[in-house]
Amino acid sequence: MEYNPAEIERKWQGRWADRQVYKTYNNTTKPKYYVLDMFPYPSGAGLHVGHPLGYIASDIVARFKRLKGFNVLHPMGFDSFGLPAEQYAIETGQHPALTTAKNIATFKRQLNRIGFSYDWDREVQTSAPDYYKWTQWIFMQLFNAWYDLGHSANNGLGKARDIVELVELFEQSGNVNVRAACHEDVPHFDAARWLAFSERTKAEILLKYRLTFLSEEVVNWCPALGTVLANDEVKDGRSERGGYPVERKLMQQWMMRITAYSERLLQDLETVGFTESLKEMQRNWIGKSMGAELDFKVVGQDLSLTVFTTRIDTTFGATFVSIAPEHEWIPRLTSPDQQAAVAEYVLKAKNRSERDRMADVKTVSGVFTGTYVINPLSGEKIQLWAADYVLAGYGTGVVMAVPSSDDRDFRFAKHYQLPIVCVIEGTENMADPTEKKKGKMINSGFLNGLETADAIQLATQKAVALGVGKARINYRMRDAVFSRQRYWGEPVPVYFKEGIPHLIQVDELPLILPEIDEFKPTPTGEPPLGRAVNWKYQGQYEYELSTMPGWAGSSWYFLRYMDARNDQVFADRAAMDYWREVDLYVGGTEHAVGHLMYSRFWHKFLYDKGLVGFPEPYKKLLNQGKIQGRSSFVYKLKTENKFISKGLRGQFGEVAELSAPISLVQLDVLDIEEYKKFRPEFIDAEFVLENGQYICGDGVEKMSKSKHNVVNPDEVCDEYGADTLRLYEMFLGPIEADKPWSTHGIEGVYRFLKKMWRLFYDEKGNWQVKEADPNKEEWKALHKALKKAEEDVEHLSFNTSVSAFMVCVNELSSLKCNKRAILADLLVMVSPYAPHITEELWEQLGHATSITQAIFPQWNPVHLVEDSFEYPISINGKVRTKMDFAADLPVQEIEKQVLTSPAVQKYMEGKPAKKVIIVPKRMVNVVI
RNA sequence: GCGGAUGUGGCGUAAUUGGUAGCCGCACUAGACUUAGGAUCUAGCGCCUUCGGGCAUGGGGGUUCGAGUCCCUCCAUCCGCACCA
Repeated sequence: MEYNPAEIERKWQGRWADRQVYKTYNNTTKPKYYVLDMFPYPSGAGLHVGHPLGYIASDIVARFKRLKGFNVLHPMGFDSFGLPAEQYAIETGQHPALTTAKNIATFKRQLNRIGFSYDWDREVQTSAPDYYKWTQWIFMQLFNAWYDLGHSANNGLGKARDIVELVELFEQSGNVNVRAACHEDVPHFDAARWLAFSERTKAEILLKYRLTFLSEEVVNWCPALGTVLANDEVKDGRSERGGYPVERKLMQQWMMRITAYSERLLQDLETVGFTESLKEMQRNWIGKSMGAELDFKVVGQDLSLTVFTTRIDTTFGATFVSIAPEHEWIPRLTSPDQQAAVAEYVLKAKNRSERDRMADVKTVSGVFTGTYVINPLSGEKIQLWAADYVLAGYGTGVVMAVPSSDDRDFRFAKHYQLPIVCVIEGTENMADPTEKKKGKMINSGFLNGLETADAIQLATQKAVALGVGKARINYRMRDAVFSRQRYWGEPVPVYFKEGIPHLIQVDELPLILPEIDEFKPTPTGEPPLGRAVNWKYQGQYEYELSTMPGWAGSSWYFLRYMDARNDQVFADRAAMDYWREVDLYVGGTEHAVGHLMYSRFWHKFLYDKGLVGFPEPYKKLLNQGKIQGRSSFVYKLKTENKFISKGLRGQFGEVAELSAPISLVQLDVLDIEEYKKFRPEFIDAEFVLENGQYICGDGVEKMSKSKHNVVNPDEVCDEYGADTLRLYEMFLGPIEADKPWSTHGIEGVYRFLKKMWRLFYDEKGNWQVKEADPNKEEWKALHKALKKAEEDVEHLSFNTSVSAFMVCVNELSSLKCNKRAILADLLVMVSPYAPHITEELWEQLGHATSITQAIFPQWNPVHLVEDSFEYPISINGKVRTKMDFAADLPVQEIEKQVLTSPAVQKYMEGKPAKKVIIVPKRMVNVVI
């Protein structure tokens, strides 16, 4: 009987399903372990071999933890709302729900084939009404909340509170004493005025405080997709999906006040197990900078411009002020004679797309407004310029320009010949004074002689004393746009009454996505939901027509798995208190500033509301690397219908590189006949061979259809079986590393499985397991591997644990060991990696019908202790000989034996030993 | 420009975290068993060598009895952010 993966895997996958082996219960006394994969978007292309990399790793951890006696939550689901299904619907008219259902079925079939131990009873789909009901519910909680920045709440970091409490505060004393995260333009009012406001005004004011709010914002508008996008969905001025140009546009949008949580999102990074580089990405995205605000009085007007700076110490070097061209005060700040020039410049800057503006950051442009402002510390009268290097959206949109210590200000001043005053000692004679940014202050009045840090402190104090400034912290992170003018997303549970948004009733959830005839915007430019017939709240009020973005559903799904079928609450509090944080979260870095940021934000909100009992959702994050495609190339002469083998290029003239489907290439050798079938136009082509074969070139590229290099896991399962695929993907290298897919090494792990099989069956297929007691050598081979494999899984070093299995099987093979006691433990050890073959052999061993049910709790092998060690003996750092010592020999005794050994004395040449260094279980070094 | 990481045989990688560098696998070489092998088994496999040994972890320097590992410096590659004041 040969190892036959196809038969074994079919058998066991069937049994696992029938017996519901992987069903997980919330009510056990076992300790819990929650291991989660980032759920996939079910694309039409199905899985390729890159997807399962992380899933295999998490499945190994899940199975391993079950062996160790944990109650393991290891679920899977689908992030099934999103753009591709909708784009496909626009092109083909097919309903996104249908394509999505079809794609999910394909994904599930492929996942099950690999043998993952998911509890499918807990599956979630973000596009299912019984799921998005709760996404809508969380939206409503956000709408009904405001953020109290308070002095004492949550250690001074503030927390979200119910909007009703805000109304109470307003009724008591207006908003003067309320410290809340809100729009800056809320006017002050006292209790009497609040009570006197109309209901409408009250609603408008409250909207400016809510954690999700409607607002006129400059947003990323993508005309090709017909929707707005969040900042993290825009890369280099183009949409991440599809790569279409993105414009800036002022639109009314639903926003999420993630900025209220900036400081907490930043600080709590210290408490989570993310990699340093990923934390750094999030820190950059939050972009905290500590600095100061400073007011520059406008000459001849009763008006001040506030700038934000991190270098208030250099204020004496501020020789002009720059203002963003989009700034709303520009008309007021322009002198009559500069009116025309400024207007022209502002218009030009506006029409320049975001992308153009980024493309030439080196080009300097700006225009003098004709207005002067007063430097508040030096009293100097300086020019005010409009310049597009100043961003309207960051800080105050106004910058004090210090050409002597800021690179951009320096370029600008050079270009327009504006004055430059050096304020740091040693920069006076430098061609580019901005290269030295810190040092003793000069030319700076009361700051002269101070070092940078002290100067910042004193300058800030002085500004406060003069009433012209204050210390200020700025964050780069913006509030997140929450509207998408698309169909295939969660409807926003809001209707409009006289232009004011109102929530629908909780018992009216879910607000079902209505059917529409076409998935395009309406002729009047409204979102697709505008097409829904008779879709009105209580038959008369307009619903919100935009839908939620893709990240809404994925921002809380990890909680739903804990109690996936609950129709009373989003998840039962007791279930969440049992499962708590995700112990291990596995996924790619592409979600570093999107999903991982938004879900932390929502989670913290739920925490503030007392709905969950822990402030961070993920304990440890493992970023698996990407598997790139390995493309194969053939080389065709440009002038002839002739293909040249890789090694012979250059002997025939210029060649063109064509990609060849990797299915037609085995170990770099091209199947010429199949290639001709694939490209019939080359049916008569001549192939110049080397050693009788056509050798292809290769290169590493992203896996994609157009490059003919996609490898489907089904193909690998067909040829080698799921266990080989699982082992091989783990064996490929460290899980975090990016690596090209290559089948070059897959034979190795396949051989390993066959070799393991042969420990149980002889060549003729006879069962050959013996009951005899294993000898010491056999135990040692096994326990070495057990120890290593166990440590490696704990450290998520899967490649080295696979190596340990291979060593073990090699050793047992050469010892001809087929003793039951050894083989049983070997199976247990390998089972998380190759569950099918191990269960099959385990069943044959006759101990149980299922490893998962029978033996987990008692797997706690006692590692065999080494009873003697071989020490290399080095003299002055050079290894000269080796000696054996009993394991429990005291170091003094080792030292004595070493020094009296003839072999050592030979090298010591009669000199006395200065010292003897004994590294236990390692080596002995004698220094003379 | 700023930030993060990485650099070891022909290739993918390993090294008990400062202790004999190269585990495991691929590829390759030789042999065995075979009608056959893209099956299996055995042996070899960093480089040089006068067979004593010598040299090797991107380059150079340092700390140490001892450095792939720690420190300094230069070089190269990958990733992230980028007019953020």
